[in-house]
Amino acid sequence: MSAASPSTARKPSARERLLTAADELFYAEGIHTVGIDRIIERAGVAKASLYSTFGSKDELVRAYLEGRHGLRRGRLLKGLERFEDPRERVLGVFDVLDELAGSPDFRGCPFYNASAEGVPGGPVQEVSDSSRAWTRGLFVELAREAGAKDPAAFAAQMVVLYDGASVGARMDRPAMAPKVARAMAETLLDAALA
Amino acid sequence: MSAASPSTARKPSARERLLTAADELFYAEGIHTVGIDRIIERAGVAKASLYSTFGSKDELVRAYLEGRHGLRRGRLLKGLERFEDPRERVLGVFDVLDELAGSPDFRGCPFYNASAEGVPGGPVQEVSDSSRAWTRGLFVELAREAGAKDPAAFAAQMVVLYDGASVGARMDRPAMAPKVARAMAETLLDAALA
DNA sequence: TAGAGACTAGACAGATCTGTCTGGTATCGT
DNA sequence: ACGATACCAGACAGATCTGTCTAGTCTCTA
Repeated sequence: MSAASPSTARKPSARERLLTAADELFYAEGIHTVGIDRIIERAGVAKASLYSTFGSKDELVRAYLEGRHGLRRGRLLKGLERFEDPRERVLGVFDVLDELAGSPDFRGCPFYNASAEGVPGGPVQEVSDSSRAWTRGLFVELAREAGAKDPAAFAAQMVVLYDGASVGARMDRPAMAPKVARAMAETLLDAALA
Repeated sequence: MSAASPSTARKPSARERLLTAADELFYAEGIHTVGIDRIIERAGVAKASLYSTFGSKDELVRAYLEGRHGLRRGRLLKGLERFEDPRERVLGVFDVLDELAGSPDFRGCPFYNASAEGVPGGPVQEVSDSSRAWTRGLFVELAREAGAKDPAAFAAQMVVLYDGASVGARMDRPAMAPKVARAMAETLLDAALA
């Protein structure tokens, strides 16, 4: 609440600039292919600042993924606000994904992508697991509100659809998969209420 | 099993040994993380042989992916032979995936994994695209035989399920996603016939 | 038996990557 | 004014990676 620097545009901190640069490059090109030097160059930050802030590339990767998790959570919750009807809120998840996948920068799920690059274990799997658990939990809640007979089972179905739509949107352009998934979700929701 | 067949006990060629070593290592750990030296060591092959046979790591990667494509095609066609009923043959795709995903070595779709590691374009995308096209075509054919009203549309749904099941099986162990996908396919198949 | 082709072992070059370290500059609270 | 903090610029070390090259071994065949 304090501060309120209206006219003077504060320059983002080195940490913030590093995170946005890492986010753009890691997501667009992958983690292994993007070196530290590319990141600090884009961020306009000294290498020493990166290492005094994050300690290692691995920790920068963790921060990148945690940022992506927060982004996704925020985008979904905000995107679902516009829907009132519980049924529409379930399907709305695929609407949000569809909007996102329409962007030419869309490259699929950052957690799966990161996971595909390395051996299991480590920070990547931690953040990835927690992000998946959150998504599943969201679907369970939406399923309950929509009156599904077995919310957990229905949520498991929606997770499969969500993953499949995300993969399809990355691999086949233009991305039709999210719309297909939405239609499937509609059919399955009918079946889950009966 | 006796030593009585020396003529058939031929040692695999350098190319074959390289391909099996590359297949195991690339699939298990990813392409960037596995260096040439690891591959030639496991294959028991000289580095010069690798480069005289394949020319570059990129071409070895292409050969690895083409091998995976052939493997998958063969596994699916063979796995579907046991089913007679057209409906069972559609669902059988998910049975085959379920069996595969039960193995502890399962690490998801090799094409998506490879694609997640690099920038678009290049051999990876080529093989990946053709493999996805083949899968889609298989589903179209199965859908037609099963009597779907719109085989292409139904196949698009099945591809979403297949991708989603594959991702889920890689990210959440033990892998429940293929069974979930099979159940969803059953419901959707009913809807696609009506 | 001689030679061609397939293969092995490993040194080497050149690039690139992560991470460290030195040293200098700007800003801010007190 | 002054010290603390945050930051910048870039050299450097050490590891690792792809790809090349030399030189020698084995096997089959004409």
